[in-house]
Order: sequence, then structure tokens, then C-alpha cells
Amino acid sequence: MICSTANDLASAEFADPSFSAAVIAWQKQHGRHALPWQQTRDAYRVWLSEIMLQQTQVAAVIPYYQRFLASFPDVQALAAAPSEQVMAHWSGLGYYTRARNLHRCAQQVVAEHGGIFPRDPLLLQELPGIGRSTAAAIAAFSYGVQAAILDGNVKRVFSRVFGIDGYPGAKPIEEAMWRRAVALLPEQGVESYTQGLMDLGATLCTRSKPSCQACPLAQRCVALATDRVSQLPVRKPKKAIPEKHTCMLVIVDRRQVLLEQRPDSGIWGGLLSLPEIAPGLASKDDFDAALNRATAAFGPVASCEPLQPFTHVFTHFKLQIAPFQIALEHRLDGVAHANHVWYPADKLAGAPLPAPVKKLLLEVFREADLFA
DNA sequence: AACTCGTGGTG
DNA sequence: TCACCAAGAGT
Repeated sequence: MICSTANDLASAEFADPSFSAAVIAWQKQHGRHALPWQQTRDAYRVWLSEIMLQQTQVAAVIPYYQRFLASFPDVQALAAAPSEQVMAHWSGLGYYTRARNLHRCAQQVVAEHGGIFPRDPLLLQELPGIGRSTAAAIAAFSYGVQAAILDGNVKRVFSRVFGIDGYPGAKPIEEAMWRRAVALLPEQGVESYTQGLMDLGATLCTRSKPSCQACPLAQRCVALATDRVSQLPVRKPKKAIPEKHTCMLVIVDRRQVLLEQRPDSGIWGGLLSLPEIAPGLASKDDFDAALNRATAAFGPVASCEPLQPFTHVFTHFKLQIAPFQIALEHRLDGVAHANHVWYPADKLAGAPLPAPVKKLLLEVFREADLFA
């Protein structure tokens, strides 16, 4: 046998045609076939679903996918859409860099590829928001290209079936898993195989209480044989998450609320949100001074009432939010305020806001009856 | 290499 | 209540 490619070298180490055969046979009979993005090989729809599904569960994605497709039926429509409309459609789905990269990617596909997504995974991977795994998924599902994915599902299945005793996020472990992923690719039926790996991880080989009785890989599963299913994959080493604080200003005037555009980098990047002032101001005078600085450009403060504080939990930190409802004596007009906008209360539901901010505002305005 | 980046469901 | 984490990519 002549080994001339990286795939062949990997095959020498991990190849096992019976693995993909078992996955494919199981997928055809027991896998998922009716998800909204499975009815087509349209690369635009495949790409859209794959980006939305990054670190996000199927149930959360479905309504967003449907709304996106209704508003942006093809890559040209998405490329031509204003940024704020794209962000508004993504509002609530999280990881907002994905939305900005999605928009940039659509524009790049139109400008540089004639509106056709490339079929070469290496070319796909050059596009914004598309990494190695997503590129492979798009190429496999859209064009039947033999390319390997390595997502959370695959890592979990591999960890258990092969009894891999290391944290899958660690570099050497992940590299070994990529070699397995490539080596185990089938000669035929890469679509069913790829979907089968995802379906196995999502429906049988779940994080807790996996259904090993129904698993087509049970016979060869090292974790099952050694009673380590609940120990694998090795958990991420956990660290204490920091707690941060902020005061959010709900400044209302003429059934409009003052919003501020956040920078593209950092948390909630590119979204609109409420103006904030530094927390932890010791005295009321300090608070009032900060409040007056923050509102000076928009009008003198007539009243300031604290609203119910709450906590928003992210993956890597906790944010304690103390909101204040503020009324102005009168609004100052005619002054340019970059990054600030008076936003109509009745348009908030469709605004590009972070989930907790949208929830807070909808509650405030519903109680104040400002939608009437 | 390690860190950043959301949200909602689940046990 | 709270830890855990789901179809990862970018830096």
C-alpha cells in the first residue's frame, strides 16, 4: 500500500472500516432525518445551520434558523442586509461574534466566490466564522466531500468508545482525536456517517444517562466494558468564575429609551444595550455625580428610582446588574452622540439587544404601560 | 496554549 | 439553587 497523504498516514494508526459501517447503518434506521436543515443540500442553509449550532443546542436554534431563512432566503439577501437587522435576528442566541462573522462571510462568498460556497474544506475554512470542523460539516453535507468533523459529540463518543483518558480540550488529546476522525472516515456515505456521529452524541451517547443498550458501538466501547461511561469524557478542569457588577440606566423619554452601541469586541459585542455607570460608588453624592456625567449630554435628571437588581450568569463570569429607571426634566436635542440612540419602546422586541437587557426592558415598559 | 465569548435546559 | 454544558472559532 502506498501512503502518500496525511489521511493514509492516519489510517495506518487508527483505521477501522467497521466503525463507520456501524455508524452509517444505525443512522439510516435510528438517526434524525427531519431537522429543518436536513431537507436540502443547499450550502447556504447547511452553513447557516452549522454556524448557529456552534456551542448551541438544536432546540434553541430551530426558531432562529426559521426566522433567518424567512428574512434572508439566500446568501445574496443576507449579504445585502444591514448589519443591525442581522444582529437583531441573532439577538438572544449568544456568541454574537458568530453573527458578525456570518454577515461578513455572506458578503465574502458573494464578492469572492460568485455566491457559491466552495466545496474544498480548506477554502471554506478561510471564511470568517468557519473553523476546521464546521468547514468539514458544510463540505460533507452540501457536497458529499470526505472530510472529518470534531465537535463536542464526536469528542464524547470517541472518549468513551476508545477509552481516551484525557481532557478533550487539551492540545495533544485533541490532535489525536483529529487523527482518529480522519482515519475513521468512510469511503462512501460521508453524509450519513457525519450525521450519525452527531446523532449518536445528541440522542444516545449523552453527557448523563447515555442509552448504551441502544448503541451500535456498545460492543466495542471501552468505557462501557470498563464501567467508566460516567467518568468519560474527562471533565474540563474547573476554576472559580469571577463576579462583576454594573449599574444599567433605563432612561425614558417620550416612549423612547436611550440605548448605547457596544464595541465589536468584548461581551455582547456589536449589540445595543443600556448605558452603564461604574458600580460600587460609596456615597450617594458619588453616584449622583456619575449619573449626571452619564446623562449630561441628554438632559437633566428629574428622578432616579432603583429597579430590582438581578444576576446574569455567563460561562466564565457572573454579572450583578443594578438597574435604575431615570426620567429627564427635558431632553436635549441637536447634539450628536456617537454610539447612542433614542429607541422606540414598541420596537424593543425586535431590537439587537442582549437577552437579559431585552427581558428587563420589556418588563419595565409593560409595567409602565408604555406600549399603550 | 489558554482565554474569551451567551444562553437556556437539566439533574 | 447551582454546576454543568451544547453541532467551536478567534485571538
